[in-house]
Amino acid sequence: MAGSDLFTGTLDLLILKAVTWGPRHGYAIGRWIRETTADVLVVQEGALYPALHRLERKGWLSEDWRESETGRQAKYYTLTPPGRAHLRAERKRWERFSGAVARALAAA
Amino acid sequence: MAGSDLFTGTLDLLILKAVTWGPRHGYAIGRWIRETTADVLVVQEGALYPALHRLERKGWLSEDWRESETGRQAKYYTLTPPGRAHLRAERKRWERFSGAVARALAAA
DNA sequence: ACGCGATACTTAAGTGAACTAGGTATCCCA
DNA sequence: TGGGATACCTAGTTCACTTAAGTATCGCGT
Repeated sequence: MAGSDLFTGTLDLLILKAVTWGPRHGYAIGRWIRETTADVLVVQEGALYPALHRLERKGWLSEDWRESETGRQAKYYTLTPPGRAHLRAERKRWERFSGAVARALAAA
Repeated sequence: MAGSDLFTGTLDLLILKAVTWGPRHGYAIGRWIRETTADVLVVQEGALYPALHRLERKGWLSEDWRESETGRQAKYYTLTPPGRAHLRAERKRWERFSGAVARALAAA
């Protein structure tokens, strides 16, 4: 992740979420994460692109080259059906986990 | 962490929190984490003990051998003043981070 | 009397995600 | 002309965590 970076394992979740409403290219995914979290989460390119390749290898994303909004070639990633199922599972995992941490921190 | 394990980097936070109200030995810290999170977070010993040594080396915990509740020798860890400051910072970091992830997941 | 599970701690070896830090290329704007 | 945004890539490193093994004591059930 980045800056004062954070908590390995959440990047996959964020990437899959970024792509739930339709294909996006890598650079736009990184921008989306930064923007929707108001700069709290800034993904380094050296983390982002390898993660995209990893998710593609696992069958959760599929790739194809298209023309971007700016008229350049860009590699678009689409969420596959297994990817969507995986997102649901990861999301549940995150909720269980963050809930547990919250309870621990709140403990008298 | 463990089981369906999770999210590297939160262990330090949980350990420091476990020790805010007074010294505890490693085994009890592990048990506290498991119990306060209702088995959601189960720390492997191979993660727990190295983490304790790490936190001690950084000056956030101090060690001393005492007799445990069961009458055995156990290494007790005490939160140092810098450790307390670090806990506050880590906690803030966690709250910023988990809040950001929550916003991203909630995004329309 | 014997073994098993809980208590209590240790560490070597391996995995893998993320960070660091470079690189390529195009486009627009000052 | 040069910098900043767009768009991608990867080799090398770091370091937390997992796996898996070990040591030792104690209480309990059978």
